[in-house]
Amino acid sequence: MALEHAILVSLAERSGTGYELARRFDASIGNFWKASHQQIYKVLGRMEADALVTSQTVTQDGRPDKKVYALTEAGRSELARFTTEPSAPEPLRSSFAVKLRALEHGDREAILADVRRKRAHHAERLAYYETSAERFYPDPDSLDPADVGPWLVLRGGIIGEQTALSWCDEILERLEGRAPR
Amino acid sequence: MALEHAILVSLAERSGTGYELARRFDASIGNFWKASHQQIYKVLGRMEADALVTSQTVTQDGRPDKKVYALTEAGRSELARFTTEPSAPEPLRSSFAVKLRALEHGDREAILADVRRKRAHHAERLAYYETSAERFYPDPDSLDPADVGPWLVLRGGIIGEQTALSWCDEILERLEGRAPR
DNA sequence: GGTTGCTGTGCAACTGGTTGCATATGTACC
DNA sequence: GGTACATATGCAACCAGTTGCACAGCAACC
Repeated sequence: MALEHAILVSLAERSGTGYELARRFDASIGNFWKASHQQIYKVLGRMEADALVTSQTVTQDGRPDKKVYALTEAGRSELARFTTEPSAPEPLRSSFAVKLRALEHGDREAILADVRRKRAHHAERLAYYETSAERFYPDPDSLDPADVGPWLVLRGGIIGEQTALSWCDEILERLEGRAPR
Repeated sequence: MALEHAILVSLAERSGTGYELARRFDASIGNFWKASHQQIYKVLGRMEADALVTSQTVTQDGRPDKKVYALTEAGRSELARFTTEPSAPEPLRSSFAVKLRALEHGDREAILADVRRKRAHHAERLAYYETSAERFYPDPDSLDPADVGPWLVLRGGIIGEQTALSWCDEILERLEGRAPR
């Protein structure tokens, strides 16, 4: 039932089709909640049956028809209700940490390569987040109230990626016996 | 198939029963991989069928019989093989971030309460990790080689919790318009 | 005498999410 | 002419993990 809430938030910000939602889940929303298009269509179907959203079919020429989804009143109040419930502590699952812990039982070089790969990945994410921050929120001290939530989430992404990067550096320093970069 | 590898790591460090594994997953291993005892028993059964582990039944008096699991050679080499495969980027899922993003569509006070709850949670985890670090690895500059992996994982936990804490503080500062604490 | 909690193993039903496949049309590139 | 990619929606089979329940004995506390 968790993707449901992510979709509610996304549709509260702007109505859209399943396809558009899938793209948002590859970008902004996807920074903290991943979902495949199959899963999105499935959940949208259920949400429509539950009257949380309504759809309107739009015929297009040159392109397939599309169904634009929008929140209903019930959807809006479900979203509001969701914000009042205490969030369960996220069960963290890191197969990278499992692998790192297995350092003495596995292939040290392969693990090091994985750390470097992970480092590059986080550096890329960080750059992406920082670019987004500059582009969409150039002046964080005077944000539009509607942007405060999204901005704080982006901030979380930025400091999270910085930390992941530092962790990788710490690991490399320890295992390669030198300061990285 | 992911819990499987976490169990392999845990059994590589020390043989044990399903019950013991469940407790380890509440503590050390559980810092980065959560699992219920039901799930552990289920996977252990499959792993035994796949010959990755063997079990030996030990009768006890005053207590129920137990089955002590140990890695087989196949289990050891599967663990080694696992370390050579590149880890998939962890699909991050944060319902807290979803909620925060919904700030303008939900109950601001309830969300703030949630941030404070989350802050307290991370403060507790951080204290726990720091205590563990001091107790088990008082001298990180001269670690037993077998401890390097676990220590680096613990370091990741520590800086991750510090970051989560800072994020909560940043949110509170922004939303309450004052310095937290 | 009754409740709670620890040790210990496990099944059954369910849910959320993944993987693979299917279909249809237009545009851009080689 | 063929390949690849974007738009657009969806089904079916599968898998991992959750929730709820069951059984069984001992120890500690009130």
